[in-house]
Amino acid sequence: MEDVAKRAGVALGTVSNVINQPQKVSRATIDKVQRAIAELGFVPNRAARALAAGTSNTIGVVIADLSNSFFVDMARGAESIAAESSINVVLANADMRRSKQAANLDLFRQERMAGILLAPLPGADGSLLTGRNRTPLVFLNDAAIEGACTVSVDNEYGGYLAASHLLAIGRRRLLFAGDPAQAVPIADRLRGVERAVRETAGASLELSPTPEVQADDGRTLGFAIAHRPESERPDGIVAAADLLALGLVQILGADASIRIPEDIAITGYDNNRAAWESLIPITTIAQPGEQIGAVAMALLLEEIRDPEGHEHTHSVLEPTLVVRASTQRT
Amino acid sequence: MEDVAKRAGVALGTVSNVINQPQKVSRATIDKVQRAIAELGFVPNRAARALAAGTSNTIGVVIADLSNSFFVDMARGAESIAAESSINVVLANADMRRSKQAANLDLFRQERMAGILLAPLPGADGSLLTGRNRTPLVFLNDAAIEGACTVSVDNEYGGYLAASHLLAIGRRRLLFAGDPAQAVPIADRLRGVERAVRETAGASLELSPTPEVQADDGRTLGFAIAHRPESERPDGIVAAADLLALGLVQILGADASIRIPEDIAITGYDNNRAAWESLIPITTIAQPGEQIGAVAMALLLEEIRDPEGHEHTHSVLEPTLVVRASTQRT
DNA sequence: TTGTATGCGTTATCAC
DNA sequence: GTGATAACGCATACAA
Repeated sequence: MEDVAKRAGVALGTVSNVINQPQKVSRATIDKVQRAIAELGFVPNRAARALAAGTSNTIGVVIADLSNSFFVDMARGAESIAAESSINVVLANADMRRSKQAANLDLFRQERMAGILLAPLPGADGSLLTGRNRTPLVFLNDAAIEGACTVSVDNEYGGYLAASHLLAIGRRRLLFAGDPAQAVPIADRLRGVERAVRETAGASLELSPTPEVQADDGRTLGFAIAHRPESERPDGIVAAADLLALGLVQILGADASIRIPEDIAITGYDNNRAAWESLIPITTIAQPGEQIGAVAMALLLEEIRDPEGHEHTHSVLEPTLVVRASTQRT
Repeated sequence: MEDVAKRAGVALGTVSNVINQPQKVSRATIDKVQRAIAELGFVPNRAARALAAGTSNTIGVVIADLSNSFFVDMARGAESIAAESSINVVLANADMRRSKQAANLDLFRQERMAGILLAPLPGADGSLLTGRNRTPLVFLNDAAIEGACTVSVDNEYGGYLAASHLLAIGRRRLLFAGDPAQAVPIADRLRGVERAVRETAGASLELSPTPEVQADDGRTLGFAIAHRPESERPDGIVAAADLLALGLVQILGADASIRIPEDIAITGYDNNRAAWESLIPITTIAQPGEQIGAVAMALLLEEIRDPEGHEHTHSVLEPTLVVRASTQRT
């Protein structure tokens, strides 16, 4: 920067002003300085800036698993809000490993990021808000944390939405596919399903735990259901995840004696690609991934701007129902 | 850090040594200092370190599109190599936008990253190696760049692999699904297919350009093929991408007069989830995503360690064939 | 509006 | 092995 100043024939502080507060500098000087910057191929040093200013203007996002497009959506939503304030966003992938999650948090704190967004691994707690370094931090997709803002989705309501849809199209013998003991969100979804069933006279619910929520588990369950006598089959299935639903649809849809959705209607969860790329597109519950990121970034920016007056908020967003051919003939 | 020094009753420089070169400090002092660090909850300031040392020890990865798991694989491979040298990795998503790609590159250069890995948008050229700031940069998944290391995959060979496999199982009337004019990698794959066909007596090749390479395009083409008289159908199809193959399999597999793979064998490309979650799992060409990232990171580290002696390398990796039910009955 | 001086937290180079 | 001290490149008063 000193070279630029010399080259432009101005003082060092003036160059700094041209970059950060152009309105306080005359047109002519701005031009001179910018020409010098271009000629010298000058690249400002953010490390120095962060040091001098005490804080950087970039925000770090730590993601539990980048292979999961749900998290990528959150990152995108966060970026779009940050961009409005011309704040930069960098990502770090914990890759489902607790140690990497901790390392990435450390890294961002050491870099003196303006703030951190964390989509944590399952089982996160307040201990992640550790140490004397109080970099503002907002949790994504996790509700049970005190001492920080959180943004999450209402899984109970999602389950309720799915079941209500099936009930609304006349289904009464529902089946929930997925193991509530496997993950908290699945248990929440089941609770929502149960609530919807309770509210409807004559409706029943069967629980079919599956080892995982992959397509293979869906296929296995699909075969089991197809082999039942027709009278004992459910007429509506809420799958805890889209892949599970995909497996079910693949098997049940291929069975000559079963029509989807007339005989069995099926809903998934997550609005994965798998849901709409299926031969029979699958009705699903869409999680507002981008919205989570956007809301979280908004909260974070608020906290950054007013660290004292800031009050921690626990924001819970609602998922939405996306109706497709697996429940409704178009 | 000054506080830590005072608290531990040592000089500031000693604290720095404890952190960076423990071997130059006595056991007793190390213990004292580390206790002070813990008690004060001290978090080192990387901005200051980068400023003083002139370079950071983190590497930035700019990714064209994080929604594409291929790129995520590259990032994972890069991280695994970097971790061996305890070098940090942060990501930035260009989200398919040229402006964001440029902004992210700027950001990393301004942060004085030790190096940059770039998985560029289509149409990248040497202009991305701009300016006076020579942060080492390696291109991922792009071969046609001078003045930097590149790591890419041999798409021609991938096409050759796919077609050779079909020819090896006795297919002679091949069809290539995908538009070579849409993207360079697709054109490369087609070239490989053509080469394999040329090498085999009695083999013919038909080209069916599709608007995109999505599942929908595959379904459309699938219907068209199903409607042909049986004698005019291909007996082997090389799809330019897995989703395209998925759509083809969905339609052709559902046609009562067509058996997969007996009548028509189908290969995809990329080894997407879609390929193995299909009802009929799809034979595909797997791109070595993690390997690309790993090789690129290794090249980058080499360039960082010896900027002078470094010679730019253009590394071309080979994809592999993954045989599944869409070409071979198990 | 422009120029000058000080400090940000570390590293690195010296003496001790 | 340890302790002072000068950069590092920039922001930010403050003075001109």
